[in-house]
Amino acid sequence: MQKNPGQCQFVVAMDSIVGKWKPTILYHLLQGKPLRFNELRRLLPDITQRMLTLYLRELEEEEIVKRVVYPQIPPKVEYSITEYGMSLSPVLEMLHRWGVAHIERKRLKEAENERTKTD
Amino acid sequence: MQKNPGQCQFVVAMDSIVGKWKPTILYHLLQGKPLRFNELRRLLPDITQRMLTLYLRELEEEEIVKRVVYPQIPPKVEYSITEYGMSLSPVLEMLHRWGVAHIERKRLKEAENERTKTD
DNA sequence: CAGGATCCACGCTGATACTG
DNA sequence: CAGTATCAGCGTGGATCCTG
Repeated sequence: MQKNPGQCQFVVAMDSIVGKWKPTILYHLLQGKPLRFNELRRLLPDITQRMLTLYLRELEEEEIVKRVVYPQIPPKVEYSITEYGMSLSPVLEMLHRWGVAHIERKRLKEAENERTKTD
Repeated sequence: MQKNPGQCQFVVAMDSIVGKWKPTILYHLLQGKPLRFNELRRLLPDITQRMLTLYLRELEEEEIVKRVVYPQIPPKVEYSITEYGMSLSPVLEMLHRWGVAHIERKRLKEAENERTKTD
């Protein structure tokens, strides 16, 4: 993206995580159980078929997600996290923890503001 | 963003990191030294004044970055990372490390493909 | 020097309809 | 069931000009 001489490569990692629905998709797949296309749709009620497909393809291309097609009628396709994809788990968990702390901090600040305002 | 029952809060953390230039801005500020507006511009040659301002305001609002105005002519404004902002450092570093590994992995894969292709 | 204001382009995402 | 194709909207970021 930018030409930083070898430094800040968070951008690369973030490309694998960022996208309106990517984190949620990864979250569910990281539970370990392979999920069918429509199972994922049910878990992400607001995603469109199109976007789910696009994201899964992206993740598949990066070998973060594995796609297995069962040649049968009706078709069955299962998505699962790859071993390599598992390496994202601690990263996402860290982001998660920071996010939770950040929310809590904001909450405290706002409560504080309420208190001093009524003085 | 999405209504996940208390789980996956990476999204929150990512809002503090994501944005075309945010990682780079944070990277430079995390070096520790306060930087003036135009110093940052020089460090991010391709960013527009507008976007630098917008991102800095966002980061300031989240208390990740501190903005100090020296009332003088010509004006001088210094931006620095807050102590709270420092808590992002390990998170970004982890993303960076994953990114580097991811690039290396891709490189190896491509080299492998070249090799088997010419067989 | 450090911005603010305005206008504009493009890419991501969504909605909808169709298919092997 | 698991997609693909096409069209449309909107938000993020860019370009440019102006100012205390």
